[in-house]
This record gives sequence, C-alpha cells and structure tokens, in this order.
Amino acid sequence: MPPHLPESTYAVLGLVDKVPDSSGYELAAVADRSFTHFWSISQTLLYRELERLTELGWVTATRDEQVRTPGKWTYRTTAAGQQVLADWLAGPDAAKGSFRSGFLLKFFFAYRMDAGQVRSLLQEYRRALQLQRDEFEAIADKLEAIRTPEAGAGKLTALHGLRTAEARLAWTDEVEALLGKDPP
Amino acid sequence: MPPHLPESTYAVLGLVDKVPDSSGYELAAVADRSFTHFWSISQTLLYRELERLTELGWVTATRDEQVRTPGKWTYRTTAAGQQVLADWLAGPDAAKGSFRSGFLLKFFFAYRMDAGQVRSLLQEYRRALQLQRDEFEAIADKLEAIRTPEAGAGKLTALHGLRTAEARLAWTDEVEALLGKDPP
DNA sequence: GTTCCCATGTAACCCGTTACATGATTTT
DNA sequence: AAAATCATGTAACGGGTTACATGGGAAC
Repeated sequence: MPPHLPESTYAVLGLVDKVPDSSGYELAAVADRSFTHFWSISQTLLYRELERLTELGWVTATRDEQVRTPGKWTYRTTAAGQQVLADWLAGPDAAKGSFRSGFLLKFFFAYRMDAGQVRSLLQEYRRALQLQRDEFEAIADKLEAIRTPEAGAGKLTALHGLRTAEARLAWTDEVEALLGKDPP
Repeated sequence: MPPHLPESTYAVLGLVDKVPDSSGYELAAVADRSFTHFWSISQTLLYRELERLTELGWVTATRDEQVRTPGKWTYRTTAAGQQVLADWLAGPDAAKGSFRSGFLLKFFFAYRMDAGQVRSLLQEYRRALQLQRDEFEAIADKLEAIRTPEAGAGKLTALHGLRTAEARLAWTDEVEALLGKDPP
C-alpha cells in the first residue's frame, strides 16, 4: 500500500510503460511533445520521479553504455508497476487537476483598463489560442495515420485540446463583436 | 519597484479593489464564487496575501469592532495600490497560467483500460462538465441583469467557461460515438 | 445541545520550479 | 569557434496546500 503519491508519479509511470527502454532524457522529450499540454512537468521533477519509481520497485533501471554518446539509464515497468498503473487508472479520483488562467484573471478586472488595453489583451490571447489550435491539429493529424490504440488515445486527447481552443477562439469573436458595438 | 510577486498577489489586490471595505472572510467568500474558477486560492493564502499587501502599502487595514459578531479587519486599496494594479493590468505577461487535467492524464493512457473503464471515466467527466456548464450559465444569467462594467466583465469570463464546457461536452459525444462503432 | 456562521490565524509539509554545473560529441 | 545534442544531476527556494486551533453568537 503506497503512501499518498502525487499524480505526477503516475504520469511518469505511465510514460515509462508507454515508451519502455528509454532514458530520462528521451522520456522528457516525449513528455514535452505529448502530455505537457495537460500535465506538464519539469525535467528535474521527471528525474526525481524516476528515482522514486525505481525505489518503489515499479520500474527497473538498466545502465546502457554507448560508444560515442554518453551512457544512459533506461527504464521499464515491472509487473508490480503495471499493476499499480492499472489500479490507478481504475481508481475513481479522476476529478483532480487545476486550471489557472492569467488571461482570465486580467480580463476579470477589465473594467480597470481602457478599451485599447482590453483589445490588445484579447488579441494576445487570440494569438496564443491560434498557436494552440494549430499544434493540436498537427498532433491529431499525425496520429490519425497511426492505427494503434496508443495513437488513438493520443489523437482524442489532442482533439480535446483542439475543440477547446476552437471554442475559445469563437468566444473572442463573440467578445469583440460586443465591444465593437459599444464605442469607448 | 516591487520584487517578483506571484500573480495571486495581484489577484487579491484586484479583489480588494473590487470589493472594498470587506474582511478577509468576506473576500474569501467572494473569491470562492467568482474567480475560483480560473484562479483558485486557499483561505490561508488569501490571508497571507492580505498581510503582504498591507506591508507593501498597497492596501490599508482597518479594525472594525462589531456588537454581536466578532471584530474584523476590513481592507481598501491605496492610491499606490491602484497604480500597481493598473500597471500589472497593462503589463504584457498575460500568458501565465497553468492547466492540469487529471481526466486527460488518465484518458491519455486509456489503452491500458478495458472498454467499460473508459466509458465510466468519460461519464464521470461528463457529469463534472455538466455541473460546470450549469454553474457558469447561472453566473452569466445573474450578471446579465446587472448593468455595470464590473458585472459585464464577470459575465464574459463566465461565458468563457460556459463555451469551454459546452465544447468539451460535445467532445465527449464525439468520443462516445467513435467508441460505439468499435465494439469491445 | 449540537451544528452552522463569523473571523483569523498557525504549523508543517512538499510539489514543482528555476538556475546552475558538467562534459563529451556532433553539427554549423 | 560556437552552438546544439545527449545525459544526468544538485541546490535553493517558495508558492500553495491541508489540517488544526480558537471562540462567541445564532439557528435548528
């Protein structure tokens, strides 16, 4: 019975399970272009979690010496680790998470800005959303071609981000239309 | 020139500015039904920030003794505080924030679940989204009636949440349709 | 008479971050 | 000659959390 562990521990466990025999460095790269969008972790934290997972016996670390690149540790889930992962996935505590939007925080106080400031704030937000949308679209398209369950799950999570970004872009249109009506 | 301050400091500053002459207790209640949706803070943190804002001279604290309820401290932004707030609002660093979804994290590893688990995970998420949607709708409706700039900004931020929840609900429909085609 | 509301606070913890260090190899 | 890639780590910090304490008045 493991003590309270942060969700990030399971995130890394799942990652090792998904991409076995990878180094921390490689896992960081994968994390950075996959679940960083809904569960970002720093490089330092990733290495700490790998250490913890090894101590718990949920993953094994193997030293892999190479000729021209530095030696590296590669990881792999144990049977115990896979069981823990399955239990966590089956668990009912899926509601966890957090959301903090610097944009909304400022926008909430928009009545203390002049019209020009509000517009530039909105435009900055729009640009960020467009980048997000394009990125999610690219990921979804790329994974569309790969017909595996792993890619399927990834594609649908990307689609979640895509739909969210689209809806928020539509919201900025809505807001701009309202602001346009009301001259400063 | 203030040192690095977390965004939460400005969140509380804006809150005091928005609801002057309120106690920490009252501010916590307001925060809990307004910006907790996009910038939640704990009660402890709120009190700490009020203390910090007072020390910085951005708000003033006044003791207000009462007859049948306990005495309380009430807060009010100073001229300096209002200037700082305006500067922060005008600043370009609106991109800050964070997003972590326990649901997406699990869904990303859905290929390690059986079909029934995936369905119940989705249903749990759906229910949470419906609650969110209803809450945002109620807030937007309530603020619609109030014709002030403050209420207007609040209404639009609620609309942002509403549109997001709607889009994500539509996404769950999309996913369920796909899963329905593929029998377990 | 227990439970809820008001009102403020303390203590302890740790997750997660940024910044920095190292060093060999490969590319520009 | 400089910069990027591979690869792992240390040090220090702090923001934010949960849990707990207190205590009087009001409400059920």
